[in-house]
Amino acid sequence: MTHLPLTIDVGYFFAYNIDMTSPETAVNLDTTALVHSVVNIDRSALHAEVAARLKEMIIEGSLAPGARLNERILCEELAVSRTPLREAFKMLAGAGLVELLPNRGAVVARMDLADIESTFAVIASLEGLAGELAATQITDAELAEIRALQFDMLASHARRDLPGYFRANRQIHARIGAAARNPVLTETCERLNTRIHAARYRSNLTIERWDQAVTEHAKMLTLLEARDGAGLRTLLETHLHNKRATIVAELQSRRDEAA
Amino acid sequence: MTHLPLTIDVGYFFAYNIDMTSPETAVNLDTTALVHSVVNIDRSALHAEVAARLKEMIIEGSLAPGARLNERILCEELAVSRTPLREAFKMLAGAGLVELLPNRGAVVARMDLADIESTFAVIASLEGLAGELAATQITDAELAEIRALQFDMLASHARRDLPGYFRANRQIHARIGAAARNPVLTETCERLNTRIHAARYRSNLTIERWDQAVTEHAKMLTLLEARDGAGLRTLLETHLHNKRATIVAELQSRRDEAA
DNA sequence: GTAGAATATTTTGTATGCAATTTACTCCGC
DNA sequence: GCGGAGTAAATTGCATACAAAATATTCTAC
Repeated sequence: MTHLPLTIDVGYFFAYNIDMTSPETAVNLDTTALVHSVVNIDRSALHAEVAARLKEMIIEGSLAPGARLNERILCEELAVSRTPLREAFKMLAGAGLVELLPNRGAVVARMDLADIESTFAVIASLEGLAGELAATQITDAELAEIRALQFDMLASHARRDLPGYFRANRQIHARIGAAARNPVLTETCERLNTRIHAARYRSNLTIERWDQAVTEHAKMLTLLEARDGAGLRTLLETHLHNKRATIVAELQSRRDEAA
Repeated sequence: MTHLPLTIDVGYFFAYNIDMTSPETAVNLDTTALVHSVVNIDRSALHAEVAARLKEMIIEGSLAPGARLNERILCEELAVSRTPLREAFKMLAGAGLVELLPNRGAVVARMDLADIESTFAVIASLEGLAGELAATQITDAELAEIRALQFDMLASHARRDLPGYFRANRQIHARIGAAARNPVLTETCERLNTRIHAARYRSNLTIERWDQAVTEHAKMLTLLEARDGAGLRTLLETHLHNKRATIVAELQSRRDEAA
């Protein structure tokens, strides 16, 4: 029987965790009373935990796009009853990760090529905006941190360490987003990026594209240091445009292979 | 692409239920029969209908920001049991209209001044993008329809008919959005605009601002006709920026009044 | 053997019941 | 009168029960 993980990473979508400032919650997270605290935590936020777990499964890929979410099976796997599971479905539907079919349950949301392109167009615009805002507001400390992450990224690139590269890459974009000081912007970007990831479309980098991306990141840093908002916006839009092109090409070649 | 069934037309049932002004109607509305008719009408989507109705109540204002959503009371008002009601809460939480407090139920989401500003910054960017895309893709037929709506708007403006003006205004923006041919963009804009409306921040137009807005709309049409994407983008960003300034000023004056 | 109807099973949707938590209230002390 | 402990009520959260719909299966006719 599978048990839910202890960590409450409800995610950034739901306001649920915003108010989790109460001391009781913190106390319950003490690892000494492991087994007991699972029950205690679960009782007040099972639906949120289930939602977080399902989201994880969707992004990680164990629930593929289009897969039906059978209530009985998932109840058994997650060891919860149908009520919190169904509530979790609704939460994820609101986040766009799950599609609700009347009288036919829930399926993992699917995206076709057009959806991917649409999504990337929006992300590009929003990340461009984030860059523009960040350039005028970023502190020296934040800039220094991004500079450090840039070196991490260069190191991963030199070692051909793709996971490490993606990690640094993601962090750099997150830091730029944070420097934009616009939580709605951050939330919207994350929402859309999550959907892209859930759709399991990742850029399968060629060496050339990888090199190009690293060069683009170097330019980003230069523009940030120069506080050149307009320039950074353009660069980020181009950067995302290129990323989109990479993924679309990958998808089309995959489709051609299948045919 | 995933679509939330949140925009489902609630139909006659709820309206019927809400204004039971006449005694005969009240007699006919015996509870069991009511529940039964609900079941017969649409048993498969009660949670979606409840969500739609709640969304309506939130936007319309009968559920104010910060208001607690008491399950028992809402169950009685909507004549449903707690299960679909609670599922509706979760859907609205995913859409950002409702905040879930662990063990303390749900409240209508609140936005402070900073949230409003953040949201408008994102909307401005997205509407700018929509304009840019629309300018290059709009058909003559779509353009003609927008031209007609522009005249509707001018008529409402001349008559000082504010609701009519807002209606035409909203339609014009929607048409531009549609011409952008990007469903994710449309959905994201709608989501954010809904949140603004739910927060009950509407621009309380001065005559000057109203005149200015109408002028801006005239320019929009010109730029659309000229297929000037970059120009339309800039104009729309300015347009939204002005709208934001109007609302923020309104809010601050309201706050000063209160103090 | 196949198409289609009839039936059985599974699955979803909603209502209800019970436990845990939160909130309201009472009563006591000062 | 006011604040706080203790208790009662209300409210939330989850599990279960039952009804309707969808799906799978069997059976019949050809």
